Amino acid sequence: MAPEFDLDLCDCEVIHEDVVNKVRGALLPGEDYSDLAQLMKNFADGTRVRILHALEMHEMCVCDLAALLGLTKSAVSHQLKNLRLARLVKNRREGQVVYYSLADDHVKLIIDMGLEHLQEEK
Amino acid sequence: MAPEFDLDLCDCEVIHEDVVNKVRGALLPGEDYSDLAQLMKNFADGTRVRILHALEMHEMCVCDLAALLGLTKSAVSHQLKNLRLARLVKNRREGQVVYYSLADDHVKLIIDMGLEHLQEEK
DNA sequence: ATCATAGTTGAACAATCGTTCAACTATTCA
DNA sequence: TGAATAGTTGAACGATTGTTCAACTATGAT
Repeated sequence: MAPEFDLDLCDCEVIHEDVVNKVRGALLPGEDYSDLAQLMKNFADGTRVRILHALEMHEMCVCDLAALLGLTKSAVSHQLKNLRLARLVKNRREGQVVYYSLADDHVKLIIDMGLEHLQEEK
Repeated sequence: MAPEFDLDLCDCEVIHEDVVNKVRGALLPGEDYSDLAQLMKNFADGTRVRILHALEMHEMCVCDLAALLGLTKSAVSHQLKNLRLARLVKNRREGQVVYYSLADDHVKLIIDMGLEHLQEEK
């Protein structure tokens, strides 16, 4: 039986065929990793993490966030749109004011896990 | 007392001053958010997440990963360098072969948290 | 209706990033 | 010593991305 690997691109031989076969069977569909990476991009920007960490403490409107973080309304709004599309934040309108808050507690858990990892580096 | 906000950039008034002041006092130093974002960038790319998820199952060398994921040795090596600098993976050399494995279990926890979030979207 | 303010949006620009390519180092074997 | 293979590295290219700017919508007040 022919090997199932993409040897076209890989300019080397498989060294541990048993391990590779085993792992290959346990990998998720490629689309899952794209989705995961797309989700994680939301935590991969200083502005967005600040917004998320701020919303962890209290719901806020766009103006509050802009003033708090020293950004323009536009910049905040653009980032909130990304976060909303990833279902990381939700919003409710009250007159002219749109209040944003975290959509669920995965946000806090992921951020805390990251901060923990950073603190372990003496 | 003058307001402590960066009103230069923000083209609006603070709407909820009490909330903003409270949150402002609880925010981390700006550098912490940069570091966190820098760390999270490692999970924000399809190739790197596939590498990390594969290493979750078994340690592997560069050739194994390249063959498994259909990438060149160079591409894998570049990404492993990023992951190593972020202390997400560690390596050990055995002759010509360099074996990579996860540095700690934060990687698995963060990835699982992300996958959980994605599955909640029916 | 008119105005002021909160918020959104699309285009554009600069900066960042992933891959490729070619050249390089390191280790083993003959 | 010299060939073969595993792995690393820096430059360069194309693609992605965050912010700005200007124009826009939405709501409330006069």
